[in-house]
Amino acid sequence: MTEPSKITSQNVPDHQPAAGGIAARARASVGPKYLSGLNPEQREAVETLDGPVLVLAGAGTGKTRVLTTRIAHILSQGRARPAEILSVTFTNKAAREMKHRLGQMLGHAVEGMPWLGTFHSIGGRILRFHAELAQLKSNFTVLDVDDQVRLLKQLLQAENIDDKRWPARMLAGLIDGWKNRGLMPSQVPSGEAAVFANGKGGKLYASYQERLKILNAADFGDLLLENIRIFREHPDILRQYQQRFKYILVDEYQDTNVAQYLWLRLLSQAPSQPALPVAAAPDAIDDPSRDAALAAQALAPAAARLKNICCVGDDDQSIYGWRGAEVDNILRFEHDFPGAKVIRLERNYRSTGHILAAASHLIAHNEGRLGKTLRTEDQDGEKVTVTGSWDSEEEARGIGEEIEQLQRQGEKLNEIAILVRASYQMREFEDRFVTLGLPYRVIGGPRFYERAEIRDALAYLRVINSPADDLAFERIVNTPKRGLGDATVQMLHDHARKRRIPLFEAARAVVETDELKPKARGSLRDLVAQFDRWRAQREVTAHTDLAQIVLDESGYTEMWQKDRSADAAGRLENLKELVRSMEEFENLQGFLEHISLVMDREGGAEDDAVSLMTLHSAKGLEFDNVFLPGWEEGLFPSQRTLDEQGRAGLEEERRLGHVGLTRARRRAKIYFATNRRIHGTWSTTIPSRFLDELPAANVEITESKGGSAWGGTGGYGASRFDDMEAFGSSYSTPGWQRAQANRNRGGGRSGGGRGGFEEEATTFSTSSSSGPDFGSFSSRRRGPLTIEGELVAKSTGTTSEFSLEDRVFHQKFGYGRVTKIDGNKLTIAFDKAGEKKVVDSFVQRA
DNA sequence: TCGAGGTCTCTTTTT
DNA sequence: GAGACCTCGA
Repeated sequence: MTEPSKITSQNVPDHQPAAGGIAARARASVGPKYLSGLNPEQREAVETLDGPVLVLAGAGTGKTRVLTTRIAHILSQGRARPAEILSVTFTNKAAREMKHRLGQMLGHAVEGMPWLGTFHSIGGRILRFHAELAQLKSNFTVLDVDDQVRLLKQLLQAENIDDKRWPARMLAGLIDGWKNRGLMPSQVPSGEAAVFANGKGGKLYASYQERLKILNAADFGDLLLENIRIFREHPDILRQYQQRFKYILVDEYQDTNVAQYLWLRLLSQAPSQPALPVAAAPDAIDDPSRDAALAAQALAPAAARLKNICCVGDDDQSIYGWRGAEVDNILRFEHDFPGAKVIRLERNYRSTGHILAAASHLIAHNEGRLGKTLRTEDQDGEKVTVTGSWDSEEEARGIGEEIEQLQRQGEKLNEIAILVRASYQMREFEDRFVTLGLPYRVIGGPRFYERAEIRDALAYLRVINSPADDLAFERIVNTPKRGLGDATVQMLHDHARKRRIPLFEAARAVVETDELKPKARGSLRDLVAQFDRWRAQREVTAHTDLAQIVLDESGYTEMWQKDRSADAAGRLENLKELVRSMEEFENLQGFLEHISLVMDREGGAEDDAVSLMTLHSAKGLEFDNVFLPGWEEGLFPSQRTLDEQGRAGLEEERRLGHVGLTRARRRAKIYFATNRRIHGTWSTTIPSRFLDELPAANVEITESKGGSAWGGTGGYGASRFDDMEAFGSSYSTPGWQRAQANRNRGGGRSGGGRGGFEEEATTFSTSSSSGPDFGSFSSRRRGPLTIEGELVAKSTGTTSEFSLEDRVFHQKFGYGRVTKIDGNKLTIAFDKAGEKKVVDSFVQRA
């Protein structure tokens, strides 16, 4: 961690050449080694060092390379020292990648890039230096969503608000949204504040902020919002940072929200400016639009001198609108930063011709774009494939087989990725891969520190570090069980509130009284004594040892050792990993500061394994082979996005598809299933409209390879596409056309009022009572099954046609005997393959 | 106070 | 189908 004093220290290097001097230009024209290999646009983006620059970098055009080379260029030209460059990314992954590449380019110089990180980690860092200006101590805790929700729940209870009707999670979302837009409680438009709990929303936001201060805690949004407040209220501090950061680089600019925009905007003004007039924000803004919000934020006039800010982004890859990102920020860059130079990178170095054409064609359906035309000099390669499957299980099976085939052809599993829209899609693949023995890793997923055992362990450490952290104390006061239940905690709360002290101090006081039953009193006293001891030990014990001691002495480790459940061993392993990971930090404080912001799960990258992740977390990655399952209406594009965001949501979904396709270097394989299990029940789905938007010339329809389980040659997949030779602007099977017709008629039928497709997926879903009997179903098995609802029902509620002990045959597992029936799911003891659970439609009577 | 067992809801994406 | 939440009996 850099010391606070370093912020103002300005040890300017003594060899700083004049900006743009002849010598510098001469050097540049010959070009240092790191510039070689850049194309002209990239080179321009690297070498245009003065003034605002917007680099519109399409997928695979060398965005990260430009950013890192630009930093290298600034450093080697002596324009700034490493600590004078502010370089922000959105994800830790991106920050790490940049550090890594810089390290390769520059050797040891990365050590000194203290201001390369995510918006939140840098905001958090700045906030720690000035914590007292936000009524916090520098060891404040960063709350995650879980803590946030628990805290809000308490507030709702205190206000006697029914948290069934007004869920804490919803309020958390609202507050987060306000913070993303840079709004303090007093600035929330009154109309918006009123939507929650009959007008209490604004008040709750205010009291939530108050509680945070008392708890010595900040949430993610605060990390930037408090920065902005401090910058506004203390122009001298702002000026320090403006002076310090000679160059600002922003990655993924299209994903910035209003708060991030304001933050950047403040920092990017030239330091010589006299202190900005700090306009008092009005108490309420009635128009929630961006312009009004920004106007009320009293931005410096557009003519303010701006310094060297370089934003890199791609409007076609803006996929975080739901999180408050404003594509508008990038669309308006030239307006916001007058005199900005805009450089387009359109030469794609990643994908083959067909893939790029498919992606470009798809994204061309969006209206709000700056417009770029990606081109490649690569060969056309293989066409993008579209494969229909009967259901999501067949889809997983088919993909599994294709992967095995690729593996046989010598493809590395590391070069294979499956990108899903929603994380619940992953399970089916995991199940399949476990069956196949195919190594895979899930990227993203629940973060390491979000696991219960990690959060528990952290809670112990948080209480040691920050005794006012009531949320942490509450979490572990009865974990492991100490006989301190709700009643005791409630009592502590009353005490704490009355005397305005933290829960921990309340506990200390209460054990001196006889308000508690002897048993509870005894264990609470022990707990308080333990924490006192651990805090004392902290001074003399290494933090990793301390953590181990705490886990052991508290009985937490023992709790899991005694646990007989299957995942207990894994949890103990995670705890060990946690202690190990602490070694990277100097002390407990430093560890806790970073854990919530910087720690994400890595590991296993050396092993050859298939990557499984959401489309969102795939951004910035690339693979030779990309599988894109689940291209169905409702799932992708997501119904919820459509409902909530309408047309803008649809465009964002389309961008997500564009992101997915452009991850692929050589093969992109799209899938859709006709039936998908959602919440445990089967629903019928129709293919995604995005499939229609792919250019016929670059796409090939293939047959599902997993369809063999249907018996008969060719299986279902072949028949599905029998009539599809002419793949054009629409499919030609009767079912597809019917679906299209259904989609198009009845606009305005639903409350959403946007087109008629909103209810499509549910319209087709089959209730258990209307399911066909399997006799008629199997008789149709070879016919051209369509996607009409009445033909495809296969719901869990249907009683199976099989009986216990029936002898059955399964295409893949061979012969077996039914041992258990649960709806349409059979447990079958196969003669060769052992016991498996299968859906009854996949087996036949032997 | 605790655990078992039942009911209910919810499922997008993440710093 | 899982996980959160609630109720009830010990």
